[in-house]
Amino acid sequence: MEIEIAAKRLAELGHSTRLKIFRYLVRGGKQGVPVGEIQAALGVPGSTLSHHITRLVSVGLVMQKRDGRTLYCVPQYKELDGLIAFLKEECCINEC
Amino acid sequence: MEIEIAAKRLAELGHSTRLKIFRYLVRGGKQGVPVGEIQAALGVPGSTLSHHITRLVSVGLVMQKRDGRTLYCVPQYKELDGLIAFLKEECCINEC
DNA sequence: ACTATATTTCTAATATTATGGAAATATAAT
DNA sequence: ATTATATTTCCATAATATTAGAAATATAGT
Repeated sequence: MEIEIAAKRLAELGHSTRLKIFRYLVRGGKQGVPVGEIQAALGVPGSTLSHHITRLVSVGLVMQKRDGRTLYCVPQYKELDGLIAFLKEECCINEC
Repeated sequence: MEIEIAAKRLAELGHSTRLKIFRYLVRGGKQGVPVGEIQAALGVPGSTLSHHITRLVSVGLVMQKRDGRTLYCVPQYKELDGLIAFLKEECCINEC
């Protein structure tokens, strides 16, 4: 992974609310979680939540798919795995 | 690792210049790298570099030790390893 | 004491991000 | 058509981060 992309993804995960959102999605499994469920679980106002989800989507860590009125957020495991691999390969030489 | 601490560390790594600094330090090994060497290698103005290093230090990813006029920056491998472990444990359930 | 080197702190300007209410959009149900 | 539900977009405000020149500090050498 390019360092610029890695930095962007790290930055998006580097916000407490977004990290909680992402963790909630991961725990929810690959079928995805409705925005409304995240909102209820984390207690974040809709517009704020939407903003954070948009940012996670913008760096490819989350995808969205609509089913009727409900928008499901799906965590992109592969992208996170790539990010972890980047950290290990680029930043753990010699020690980790 | 607490999620708030993880988020802070991710945020600090989530800046292209800081990620480059950290990577450079990791590659330099555990004896540490002088600030001036980082400056020469990355071409960042001193005050800007100092600011970014301070931030990495503030979240425990880097430590500094002085030897005469030279300040060595030492990457904290253990902290990064903990961060990677957090990502794997908290955010890779089910898939990664 | 003086000069040179290494690095930080101060300062101020600019840019980006975060927050949440209100209005808008999209879909579904009656 | 109307109403209800789900979510976003718009907007303004406040907060935080980035940048780098200039001045300050710390240490070493002469």
